Amino acid sequence: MGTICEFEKSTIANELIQGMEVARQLKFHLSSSSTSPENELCMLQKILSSYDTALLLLNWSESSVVQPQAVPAMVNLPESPISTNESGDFKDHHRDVSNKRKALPTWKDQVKICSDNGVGNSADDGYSWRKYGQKDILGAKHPRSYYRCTYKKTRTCHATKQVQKSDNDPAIFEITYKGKHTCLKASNSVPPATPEKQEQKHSNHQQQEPNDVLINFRANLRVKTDDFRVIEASDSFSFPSRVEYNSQLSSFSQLVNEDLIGTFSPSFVSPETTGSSYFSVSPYQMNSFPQLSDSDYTEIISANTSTTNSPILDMDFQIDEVNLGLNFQFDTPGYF
DNA sequence: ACGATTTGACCGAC
DNA sequence: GTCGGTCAAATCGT
Repeated sequence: MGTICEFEKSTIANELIQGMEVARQLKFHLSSSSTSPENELCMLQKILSSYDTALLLLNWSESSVVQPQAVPAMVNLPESPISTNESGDFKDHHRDVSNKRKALPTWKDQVKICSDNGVGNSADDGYSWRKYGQKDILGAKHPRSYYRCTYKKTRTCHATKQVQKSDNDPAIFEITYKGKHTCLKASNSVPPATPEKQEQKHSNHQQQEPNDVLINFRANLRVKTDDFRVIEASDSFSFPSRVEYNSQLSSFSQLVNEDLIGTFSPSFVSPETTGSSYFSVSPYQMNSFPQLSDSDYTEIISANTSTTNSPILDMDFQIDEVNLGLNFQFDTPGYF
């Protein structure tokens, strides 16, 4: 507990440095007043993301060793059901269907889709989901979509999630995760040389190793100043995901959200739901969804699309960079 | 052909 | 009886 490996130290330092760098750029741009509000927001978002990621890493470092309760306000990651109303063992929840539903750990996310290039997959949680139902919910304006893990059968993974468009803000999707993924452990035990037929199809872009999930998540949080320059040129930038905590750690985010972002664009401030993590995706990406239906949006939310313009790619590269530099191994015991 | 999605039907909880 | 969640056949997409 409380131990931070060199990799994380480096990553945290990078995040803080990036935050400072972008802050400087923002200061310059503000003083020159030559940029659009979108660019200013973009920079603010980068600063936020850098600090959030750094804080997140600190948080994980403290909680990664056995005692999740030591950090009361951990981020509600898809694989971190800390807001569950149940505690402890999830292993037997698939035996009794009726009891299973009650026993499943449940936690919620709110995801804001405001993507630029139509591939706003920053909300991607790193898992592969298959839609198995959709229902109109009483009192709700939008239907609720039901997803289960693609590997429910092949790996007996009973993780499910429900995606529903928010009544208040059509750009926000409320995602309820139920059950913990067990497919990841199974995936480690499956020899890559003899993958199942189905898994072959997904192997390139869907199912991910546990480490990849973490990398993915961090990737979505990360901001690179190199990217930033490209972004300004191409105007096709996808904001990295932003995670807000309802803890003291979120003070920076809250400060910026309330004092800065709100002055630029009220729509950028999320209607926070207590206890929910909140992902935001670039508003620019919305341009490429001219006429999407509810189901289209929920599809975007649920799809695990590692397309070429995914920020994940940048992140993989960066992780590799760090990985090589520090000779870090993700399977180091105790890292997670 | 195969996997993913859609959608009406079914079932359990309340 | 109503509602939410899941199933499974039909359909769609690649």
